Amino acid sequence: MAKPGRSDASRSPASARSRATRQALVDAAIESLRIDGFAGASARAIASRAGSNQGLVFYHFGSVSDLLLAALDEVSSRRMARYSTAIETAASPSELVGVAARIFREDLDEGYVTVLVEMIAGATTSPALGEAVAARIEPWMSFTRDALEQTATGSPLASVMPTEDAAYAVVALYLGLEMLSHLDGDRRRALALFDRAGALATLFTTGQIAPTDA
Amino acid sequence: MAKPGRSDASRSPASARSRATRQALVDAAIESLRIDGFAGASARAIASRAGSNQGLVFYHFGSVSDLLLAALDEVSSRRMARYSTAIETAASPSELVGVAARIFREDLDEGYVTVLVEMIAGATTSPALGEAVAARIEPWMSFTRDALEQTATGSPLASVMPTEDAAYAVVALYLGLEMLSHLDGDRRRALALFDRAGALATLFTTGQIAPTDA
Amino acid sequence: MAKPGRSDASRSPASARSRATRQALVDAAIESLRIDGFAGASARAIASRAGSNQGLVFYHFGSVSDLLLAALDEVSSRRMARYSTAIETAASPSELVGVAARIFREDLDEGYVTVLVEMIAGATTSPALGEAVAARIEPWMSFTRDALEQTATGSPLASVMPTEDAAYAVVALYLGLEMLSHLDGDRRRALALFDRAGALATLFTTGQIAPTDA
Amino acid sequence: MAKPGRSDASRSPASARSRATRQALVDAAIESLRIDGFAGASARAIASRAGSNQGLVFYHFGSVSDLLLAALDEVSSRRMARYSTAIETAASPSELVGVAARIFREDLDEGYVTVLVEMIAGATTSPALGEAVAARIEPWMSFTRDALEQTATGSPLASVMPTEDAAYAVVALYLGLEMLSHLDGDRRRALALFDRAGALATLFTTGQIAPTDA
DNA sequence: TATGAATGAGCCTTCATTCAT
DNA sequence: TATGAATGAAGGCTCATTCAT
Repeated sequence: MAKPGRSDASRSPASARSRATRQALVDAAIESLRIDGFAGASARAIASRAGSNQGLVFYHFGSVSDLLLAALDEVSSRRMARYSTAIETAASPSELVGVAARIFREDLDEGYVTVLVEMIAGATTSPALGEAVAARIEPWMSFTRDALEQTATGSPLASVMPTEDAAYAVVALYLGLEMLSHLDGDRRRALALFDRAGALATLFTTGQIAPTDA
Repeated sequence: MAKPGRSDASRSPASARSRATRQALVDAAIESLRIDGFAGASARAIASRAGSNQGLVFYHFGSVSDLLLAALDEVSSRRMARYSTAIETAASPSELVGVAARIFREDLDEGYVTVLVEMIAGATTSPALGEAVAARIEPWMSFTRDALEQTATGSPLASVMPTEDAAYAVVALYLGLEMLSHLDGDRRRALALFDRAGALATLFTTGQIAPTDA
Repeated sequence: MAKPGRSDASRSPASARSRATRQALVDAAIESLRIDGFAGASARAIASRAGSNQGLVFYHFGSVSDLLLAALDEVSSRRMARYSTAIETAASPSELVGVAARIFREDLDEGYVTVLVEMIAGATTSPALGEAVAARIEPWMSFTRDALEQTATGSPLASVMPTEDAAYAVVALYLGLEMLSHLDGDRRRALALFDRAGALATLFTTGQIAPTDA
Repeated sequence: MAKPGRSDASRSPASARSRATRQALVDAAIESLRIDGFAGASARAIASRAGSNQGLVFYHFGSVSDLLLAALDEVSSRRMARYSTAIETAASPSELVGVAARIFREDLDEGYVTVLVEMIAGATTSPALGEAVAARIEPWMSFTRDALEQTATGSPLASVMPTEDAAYAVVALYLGLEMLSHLDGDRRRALALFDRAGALATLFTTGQIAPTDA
């Protein structure tokens, strides 16, 4: 077996090539999920896309599922880093929505959320995979809750909709919007929503609107 | 060849057995999508679940994809009928949310939305399938828009968020909530959201909340 | 079972429709052999081409093989009639070659020999079919021998090459030319050969050539 | 993917086993074509005959068609080598006929031409296969033309029948004789023809016969 | 007579995975 | 580490044939 796992720290140059292979496979897995979907992300397809041997999938990751989970990890860490820095500048809810809109556009362009969606939907195939995927979604829920808390504290909405629940809704909406956009190949409708949400956020924070008046 | 098609739905004694087989396959396809997901909904698996010969999948539907689309159609028509009657009684937004909550619970119980989600995610595999699925999602968008229009007319929110956009968001949210609930096997978080939404709807319609006051 | 076989002679009008179906299937079988080859001449393909039900293949002919043999019979009788009248006018060997050239062109155009070739090659699949096909080729051998005898009697060649053997060669050549023409989609090379053969026949009969002189 | 191809034929110890498998499959394909014909040469049948896994057909050759073409290549190269050396000794037309007779007997015994015939007839199934087969027949045409040219130069026949055309006829005759012999399981009639042809060739070259005298 | 539904075996091909090198 | 060969199961789909109506 001698699965590499966390590589021997001693001679790193020896594992330089190994790391490159791993990375190539992970990248190829992301591409496969994005383009061919979960059902099309076979060891053959991924290895071929990575330009490497099919056996390496199993040497490095043990199984196709584990490679796909590694791909999910990669996407998560890439986007988590990006989101974190992007959000730092957002002080108000409306700014937060603006940031979210920009990030969502990136996600659509790069297909990051597609990977998530495919993995979540594909996880129906096996309970074990389901658990593993669920564990990888949780950090996003926490992140979203924190982001909401950070900007929405003191808002009247917070009293009616706890950030815990709001985060759940936001993540769900994010996933759903990706699905719909991806399905009809038209991102405008989803992006337009962010504009509307931005307007709404402004209204609520500035109190410019008094619903009863209307 | 000689695909039977779905001709003369009313009386055609000759095809009584045929209709039973078709229905069994469609039902089994729904079950397969629900339980095993798109990647697990193979002709073999479906036929075995239906207790019928695998070749009948192709005799009656021509291809696995077409059977899965028929399953999607079945789910759509079943739910559309249910939704339509359920919504008739909903006059106010908060009532609408209440109806939605009840229906969503049913959808989760019966796995109807899972079928949708699996088909949407699975459609990534082939563009042709994608188009077919997209065409079957559209009616839901229209239905949702109509429902929103029917109850939200005159609401101040309508001026900021056109029903067209709101419907897109609602459908996306619905799909996303199903994904998350299904993933972690816990529907409470999603159902709790509907309670929150109900409270929010009440607030906005009655004007009991003045954001600036908080 | 109630296989029709040789139809009941009593009420012929009752079997008018039946005969039409049989004929349509036979014609479709010929087309299938011609266009899709033996391996592509399935019950489904033939019935679909005939616009009739797949089960009728078995009702009328018992098996696909038997339908194909019926197709071979049809081709044989059609061509035998044609050949017989065509040959009547041929008195000399060179005229015979001329007639053969004309007929060969027809055969290529209509694909008659393709049917023969496909059946002979396809008969490798089963010994039983092989025998049946062989029995249907024999008449052609006799016909060819008779034709050669009729025109070549007294020829010096006849002393060196008995018509029995010559007929075998002629039939073989005919089949081989069809195969090659069909394969490269170019009939000119085969047709050119008949011209050469005509010239040769003239030479031999008129004695215009004295090999030793050359 | 990773099709092995037929790279480095000389020394590649790594693929010793691979070459053995490939060869076993090719040999089995030849046998299948010979015994069961094109329609019976399925991946299953071939692999079973070779004693290897069915998947290896696709691993090594990509498709059944490509394996069958490889079988055709194998037969071609084997026979081309044999023919070439056999023909070297043939100086006169009658000697050439003698050589051809010996070789034809071998071909019948070993079933080599059956493979050709089955592939040509089977190629009707798909145009792509047809082209590939046609390309593999062409060398035989050239070879035959060269052989005729080599021995028949200066013959009076050459003036009436160019070697190009004669070669076409000879190949066609060869294929046709194989078909007929194979069909009725009797090679004597075909072999007898070669005797007749030998006698004819002698007559023409020695001028012992004067057609007009008869 | 004819239809259409059903059956079970077989088709080609790809799957995840293992193993020897 | 990596390669390529091998395995056995499963994939979608078509086959010849039978049967009930």
